[in-house]
Amino acid sequence: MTEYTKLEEIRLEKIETLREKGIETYPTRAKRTHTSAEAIEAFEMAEESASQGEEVLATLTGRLRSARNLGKISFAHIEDGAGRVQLFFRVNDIGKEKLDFFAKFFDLGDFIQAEGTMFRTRTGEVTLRVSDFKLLAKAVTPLPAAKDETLEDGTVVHHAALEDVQLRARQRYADLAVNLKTRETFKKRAAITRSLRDFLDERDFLEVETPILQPIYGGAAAQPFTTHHNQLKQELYLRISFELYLKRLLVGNLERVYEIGRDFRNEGVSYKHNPEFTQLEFYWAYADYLQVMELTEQMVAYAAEKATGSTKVTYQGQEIDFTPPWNRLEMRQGLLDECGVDINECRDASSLHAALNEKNIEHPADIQRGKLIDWMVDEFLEAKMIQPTFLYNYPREISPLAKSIPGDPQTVERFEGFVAGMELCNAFTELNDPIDQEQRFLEMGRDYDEDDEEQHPMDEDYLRAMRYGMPPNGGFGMGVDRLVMLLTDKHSIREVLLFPHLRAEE
RNA sequence: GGGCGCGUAGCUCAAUCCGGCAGAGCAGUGGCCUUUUAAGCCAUUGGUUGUGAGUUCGAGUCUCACCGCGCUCACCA
Repeated sequence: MTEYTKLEEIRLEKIETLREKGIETYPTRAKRTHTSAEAIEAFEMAEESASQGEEVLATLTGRLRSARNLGKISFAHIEDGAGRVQLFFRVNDIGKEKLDFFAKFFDLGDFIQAEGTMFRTRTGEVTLRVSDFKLLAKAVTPLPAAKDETLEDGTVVHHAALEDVQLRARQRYADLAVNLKTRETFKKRAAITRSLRDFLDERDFLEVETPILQPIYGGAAAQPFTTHHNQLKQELYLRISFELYLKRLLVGNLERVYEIGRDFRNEGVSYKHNPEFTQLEFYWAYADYLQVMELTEQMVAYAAEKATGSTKVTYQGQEIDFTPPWNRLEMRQGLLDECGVDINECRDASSLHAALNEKNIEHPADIQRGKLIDWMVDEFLEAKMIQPTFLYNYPREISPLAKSIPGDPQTVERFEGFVAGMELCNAFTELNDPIDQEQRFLEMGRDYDEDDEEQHPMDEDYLRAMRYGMPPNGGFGMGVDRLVMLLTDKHSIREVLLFPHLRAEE
């Protein structure tokens, strides 16, 4: 049984009293003629027009956010999807009984429908002079923040607003109801994903949906979630990437495909990692990673423009300029500049370990060359890439699905995009040679056997698809949540997820 | 998983350093108030101080364990 607080019990008693009076506390239907913004605009238009003084009749609906009962009159603010508007109740207009009904039985957080005529108060605020009103839905639990102050310049200051990060995430409904900024964040998020779709649709990319439940996971080096199909008695994995399915579509002559959807990785949770996250991947036949690079900077700049109105944004106090072209940094050159080690001169793990030792650089021992280079990027380069930067040309060992640079079999045509010291996206010229791909799977299986629990499973069906012939192509993946973080100036991924993963309560 | 920090009324926070009656504002309740807007004024309700144990005459405060959250490191294509 639900245990109620005293504040809730008082409201439940009000509900009981209203029902005894025959007043419906959750009526089925509502009516409105204007949103708050439309009503205010209509009144201002009427004020300015030649037919000045013409009455603007309106029926408004919304949530009660403040109430000031002054005896024989009351003022209140309601909030709807378009903003706020003030209501004015006067005993002369509605009589004592109705005024008392409002003052006694309406609480902050309740939904109300009110009709009347728009006017301007002595202090100049456009307000609805209420002639009749009714309860639309009673709130039992008080909203966590009750009062806001609107300053002269129009900014709204929240007093005693809901700020507790945990509570805001667990009870996102309350956070959204009370914090305008939270609603704005998620509207921006929608604008960002819409802009990404628009950008790709305009360029003839086809949006597709591929399986989330997969018999074999792949396309990334990550631990999967496992699940089970009861009737088929089949072990299944939640996908860790879309890559292998999307590339099957290139075999099927779909030349440009993309998917925006959820990936699941059974790994650590942090300010930039959630167990499920939104990924954008696209594959582009007859393109290579350099073309993908250009498309990427245009696409992200487009999203920034659509979401924030500019390609320059402020992130955690520093200005980030997404305007193309972005910085380009070759991995070998970047590492050579930062730590004096030339990875091209160190073609195996032991020579690279030796070179690092020679420079007195402490580094993890006993790991293979590719992983060591990855470590060097983390150590020397990642945090320095604040402005959007493409780091390109990666070691083959950590890129089993990317194609080598002609004439340099140990290096692949791959880049990652970094912004604010955070990895945003990952792309490469895709490997389309089925013989080479099979070899890579075998190599990965061996490598991971040796020093990792992350097996890279062989996907026989994917190889069968590739054997039918796959056009040369460039592929791309981006963490959409991270892009949203950058464009909404949020330090934590939890702030851009409506319902981030949290431990179970109690 | 490691380190550091936080958890007090529905919400925001005091009291913790140096143990001594657990407080304020808002919200709520009762009253006054016909242009307010964080309305105001008078009165008033509301607490297992995250949970459990310990030290002590006495614990919100000190100690330990646990739970949750945050930051950070590790992990993470």
